Amino acid sequence: MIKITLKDGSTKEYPKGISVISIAKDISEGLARNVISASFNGRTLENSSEITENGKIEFYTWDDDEGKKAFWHSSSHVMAQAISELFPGIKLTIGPAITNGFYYDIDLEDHKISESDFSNIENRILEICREKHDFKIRSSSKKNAVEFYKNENNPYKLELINDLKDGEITFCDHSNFTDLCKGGHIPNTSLIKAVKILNISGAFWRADQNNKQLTRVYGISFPKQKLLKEYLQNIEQAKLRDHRKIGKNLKLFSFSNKVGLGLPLWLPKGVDLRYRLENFLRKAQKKAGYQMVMTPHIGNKELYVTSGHYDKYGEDTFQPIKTPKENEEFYLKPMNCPHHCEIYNSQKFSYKDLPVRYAEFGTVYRYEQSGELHGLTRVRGFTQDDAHIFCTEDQLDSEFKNVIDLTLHVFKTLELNDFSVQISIRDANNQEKYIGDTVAWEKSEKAIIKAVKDKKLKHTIEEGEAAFYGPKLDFMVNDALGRKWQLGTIQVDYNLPERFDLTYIDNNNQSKRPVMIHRAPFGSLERFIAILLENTAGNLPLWLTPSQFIILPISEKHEKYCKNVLNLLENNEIRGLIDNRSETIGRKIRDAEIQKIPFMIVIGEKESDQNLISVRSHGGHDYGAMKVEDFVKIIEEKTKI
RNA sequence: GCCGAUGUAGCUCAGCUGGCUAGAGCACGUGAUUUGUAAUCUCGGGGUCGGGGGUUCGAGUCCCUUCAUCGGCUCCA
Repeated sequence: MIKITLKDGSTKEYPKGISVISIAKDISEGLARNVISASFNGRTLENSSEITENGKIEFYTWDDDEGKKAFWHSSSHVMAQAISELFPGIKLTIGPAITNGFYYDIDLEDHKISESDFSNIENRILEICREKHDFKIRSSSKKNAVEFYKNENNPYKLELINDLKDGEITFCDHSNFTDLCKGGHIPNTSLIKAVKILNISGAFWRADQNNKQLTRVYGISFPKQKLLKEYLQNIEQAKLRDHRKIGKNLKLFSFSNKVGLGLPLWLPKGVDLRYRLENFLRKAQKKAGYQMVMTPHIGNKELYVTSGHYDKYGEDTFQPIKTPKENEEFYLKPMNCPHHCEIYNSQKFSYKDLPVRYAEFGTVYRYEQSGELHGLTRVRGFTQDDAHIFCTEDQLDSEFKNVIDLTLHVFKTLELNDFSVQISIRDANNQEKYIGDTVAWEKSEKAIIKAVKDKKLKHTIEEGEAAFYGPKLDFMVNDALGRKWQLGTIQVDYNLPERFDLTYIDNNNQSKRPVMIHRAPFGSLERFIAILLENTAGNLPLWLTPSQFIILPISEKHEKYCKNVLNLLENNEIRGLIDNRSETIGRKIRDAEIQKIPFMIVIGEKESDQNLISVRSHGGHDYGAMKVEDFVKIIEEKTKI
């Protein structure tokens, strides 16, 4: 007999060799009906897997992430089979489950797949699914595995096998299809009731641009047709929140090919929004002891040689700007830190002056490949809410935590509650990517991890994602379609102070190096506004929105009274406008709704006679008639930040 | 940059297998209307169909090329 511990901590005894599904059946019929995979002592298992030792079991259904993973991973096998049948001679590589669905990377050789093939692939997949083939996992010796893929003439699988140890290699069979696979499947293909091929794209073998480009086919599948329909509808809904669409409709920003790719043009309403965000942060930063600085958009080549940017990005950036006679070389600034280091160097600091905190809304320019550009979220020219803190090593911990607090304050005020925190450290195997010595890196990484742990922030650690000069702490937020974007960022840097020979005099009259913190709570105004628009569907917080109200006169007769109301509100620093067109009130309301203006003030005979205003909010809530003072109170209450 | 899709008026889109002077709604301009909680009516201007080249008696439609846009190129059997 073996002892099995369940999720709730209780234990049960079963005969050695009992299958996962039998245990599920023993617990309840309902569980047995819904379980699609399981894990045992952290290892992924299938329903048919037999258990031979004591341990902890966890069952997964479609409602668990792990269950979905097994479902989608299994689906990718079926898709691979369908595509192999329709396009003979192709070579399969990898096909994992992803956050939403699955993909398979395929070397298509001479074949080409395009959208017109999607329905054929889908139909074949569904056919296979209906045939109810069991997924069967079996071990294989390394020798046999190698032989199998030598016969198949598949160098990709051979490369994968090469990285695996003999004894841990398994295959998965279903129908007449075999794939190298570590397991985690649903019992059989018939559970898959709905499938959709979503798109195809190029993807490099092992994510390396120097390798051959494969064709990646993305798909998603569901145990019910209805779920697929809902999924597709959700995507359609999410597309309505696309910041590019909202930005255009609300006249916030635009792009022009004549100006250049990835170079946003800010329209008056967008600038209004930006200034409000900037001023909000200016105020918070002033309170936190920052001083504003300003630096030019270009810098001498020497500046970037010193900082290391030239070595790292010199070749792969905008080409230098040269003076006609002296032949001096300037670069558009990719970051503000070198300039800020030189501001620090413009005077001598005592330990009593530290920390010094320089902030700037600094516009920077970076070359991004044309295919990487994306609305306001990835551009070639953008403004960082940048600041650099120069402090002593003793001050590092508390300074870092203060920056975390400031960033959290920004996110909270803007109602971005759904974010994740990511610590990005070096890739220890690829040291050439970074500048500075190991000791400095280790110190920086430790400082960040300690601060995050002390602050009890739930976080992930990503190896190899650090900046070239130091590790960082990033605040990530999803866009409407669930793509992750880095917004706020905090970085610890021992390297630039060294390179720029930054010093301060300590209390023993000794020259010492300060530590530097780079930080930007928004990250960039562009990306932040983009994500804010997608998260709010364009319904910005009242304190931020360009127009807080619009006055809608019933007829021209009330023009004078409307102007009085406008003046009164403006005197209370509430901003808005009057819709003076000779349109019906229904029309004016509709247009105000489309412009997402938070409050509509309807004024007709009734209101002007009684010295009142009728208030309606965006979305149709009727506040009824009230005095202007009462409306002012409502707005003041709602704009407290 | 690479893979796939798309590109018709400021916006959203129609235009079948190539065949009259390229259409609609919204937006814009004009005139009328002065309106009570999500679209008042009238008339009008606006497009060398992304650019270039080709096939054809004839191209928005077919082919080539180029530019731009969208999705992806991070998720490791």
